[in-house]
Amino acid sequence: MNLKQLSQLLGLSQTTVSRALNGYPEVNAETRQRVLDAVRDTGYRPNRAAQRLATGRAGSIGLVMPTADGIESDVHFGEFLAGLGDEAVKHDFHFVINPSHPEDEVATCRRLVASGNVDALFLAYMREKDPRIAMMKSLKTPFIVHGRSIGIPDDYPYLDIDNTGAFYDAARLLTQLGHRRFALINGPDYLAFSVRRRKGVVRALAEHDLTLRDECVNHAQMTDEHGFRAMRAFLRLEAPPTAVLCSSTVLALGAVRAINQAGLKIGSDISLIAHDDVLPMLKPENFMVPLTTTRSSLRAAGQRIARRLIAQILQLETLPQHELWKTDLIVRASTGPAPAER
Amino acid sequence: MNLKQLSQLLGLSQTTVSRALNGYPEVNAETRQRVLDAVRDTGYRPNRAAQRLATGRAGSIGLVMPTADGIESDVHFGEFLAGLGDEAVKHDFHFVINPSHPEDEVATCRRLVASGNVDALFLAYMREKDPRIAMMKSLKTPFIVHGRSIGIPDDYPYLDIDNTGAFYDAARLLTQLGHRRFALINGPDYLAFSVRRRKGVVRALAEHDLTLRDECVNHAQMTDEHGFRAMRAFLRLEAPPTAVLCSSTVLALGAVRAINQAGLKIGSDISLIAHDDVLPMLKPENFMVPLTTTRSSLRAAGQRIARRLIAQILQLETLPQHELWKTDLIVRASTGPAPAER
DNA sequence: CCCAAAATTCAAAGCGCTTTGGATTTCCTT
DNA sequence: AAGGAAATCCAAAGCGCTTTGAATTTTGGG
Repeated sequence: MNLKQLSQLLGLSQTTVSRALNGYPEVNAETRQRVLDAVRDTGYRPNRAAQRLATGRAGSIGLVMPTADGIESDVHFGEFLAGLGDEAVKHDFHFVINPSHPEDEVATCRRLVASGNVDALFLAYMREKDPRIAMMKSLKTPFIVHGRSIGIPDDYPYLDIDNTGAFYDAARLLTQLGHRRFALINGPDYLAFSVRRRKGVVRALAEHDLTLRDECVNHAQMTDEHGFRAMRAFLRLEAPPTAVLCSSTVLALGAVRAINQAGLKIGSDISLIAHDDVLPMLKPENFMVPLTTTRSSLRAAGQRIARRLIAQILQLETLPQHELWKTDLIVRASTGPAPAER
Repeated sequence: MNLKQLSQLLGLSQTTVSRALNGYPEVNAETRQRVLDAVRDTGYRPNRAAQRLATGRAGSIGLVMPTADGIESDVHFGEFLAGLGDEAVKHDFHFVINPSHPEDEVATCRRLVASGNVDALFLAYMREKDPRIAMMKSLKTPFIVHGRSIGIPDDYPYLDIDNTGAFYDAARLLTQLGHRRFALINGPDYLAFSVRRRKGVVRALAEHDLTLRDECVNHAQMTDEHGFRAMRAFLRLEAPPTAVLCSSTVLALGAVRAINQAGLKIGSDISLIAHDDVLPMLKPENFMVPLTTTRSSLRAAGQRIARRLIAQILQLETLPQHELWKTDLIVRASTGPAPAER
């Protein structure tokens, strides 16, 4: 069943039927109802390829998945994608997922856009002075950045969480609890969010004339293993930290293991705050000692970004260009007063 | 730059250029080279929407993501998707990702196929007597199942791992090591792979006249938390198991925590074998006590399935309809002889 | 050197939808 | 009841590609 058949069935022209379906005003209410009824009865579905060809819109949003053969995939990506999907499906949008080596990002993005098979691009894993932004601005294809770059003007559409603020708040709480020796288990150092989180911690410490020692900062992929190793290294220091911040609950997982192994008690010997992306796989409240966290749902961010991207493509509504989400600081049992100095 | 312009530039007809590009035999080698050169120079890219319309192929494979709003997403899904993506991108295939409540699966699949926007469907999270299979067989759209159902003839295309065999092998090793009391921390009981894994264990035990007690089997979503709870419950039993099998390294994570908390030593007090989907986030060799595993790469399965699906759509090559992958049993430190009875 | 067969190339007809530019009706106002 | 605006509806022209059916050029054997 196609448009032609449907219109013949109704004794109308394709034009009218098409307009009735797409909500154009110049069609009689009664006629429209007739068309809608026929659609329901026949189960007619417009052919997307034809629609795309006719409108010039691809009906899909492109994303570069930094996970080419041999490169580890990231749990956080899957969760974010679920959010994108929740929203995209409502508008019958596809994804064109393009795996790429992190180093080919710029070229991959350009190719994806040039292919004409995407209406918009989604950018993530922002770095300092990320070259993709200038590149995308030079093209006319809409895009949104998840996160923000650093060191270049922020006159591009983005959605980010207040990383600096989150880690400032977390560190501040710990200073108020009397902690003096801090450590940070962070994401990769080339990613902008890592830089901001570190800055947040440094700022909070500075207010108490404290500093974050270099040997108390670890940058790595956010996996269980790296969390464990980093924490173990910290605990072997001359003066080990009593307050530790983690950029992910996945990292915290490893960190907790190292702490337990060292025979220390979380919440008394050592306090821990992690950033929680609300991964269903790993809930901070279910840790042996429930984790104090800075929380912001990655999935919600995905939904919102898809919403904005699609709105821009279809020019439905005008949504804000810049969004900076505050995180919630949720106190659980993993934070407590600093242990007495010995 | 479109086909028309390109062909004018070359002084050829659209027909010839199109054929040259699509590898048809009836075109002069020299002419073809000229076309290819021109493509390189001009950066011409065929419009996918037009191709799709003309060929009637959608250029995309559909998948239902069992993760509608409010339902937890599954880590394993992301890893599998990465595999699909690795392969799909080579042929410029999209995904149409359709979130759905697990209960709507059948309807969602049907709708996805009826929309005509996918050339093939991918089915996963198989259940016993899964109704989706009969439904898909009644349609003409190609599909592949990841996993296998139970209780219905297996005359449909699938790729599965030998779950029964994997858990049989694992349990057998443990019996050989002298273990007598077993436990199984499994996936959801309505999923076919869980049923098979359990069967594998039961079979191995039967050979030594051992049984798997009901209170020593746990079925749940494969998250850290459930692993922890299940293990904790087992350890509180009158006669706790000395050999435990886990359906995922994610579950093992929680299980290990419970064991540590109970003050027991892995590999001596209690032996543990987990199934390893090769999630980059969580490597069994990096556990505090490296984990003995049954291994099969989920990502590789994704790649293979995409390959088969695409081959079938394009009718490139004939790949086997049924594949049953053996798993590797990799022995590490988490398994050891059964402790002496006290 | 001629002619049929093989090798190349081409013109044109769709694929199913949107949209432009008009045509036709209907509705008001005077 | 006439005239013009508003409301509806329609025919036809694409969108850019593939493919059918036929035309044209080459090639090879007699």
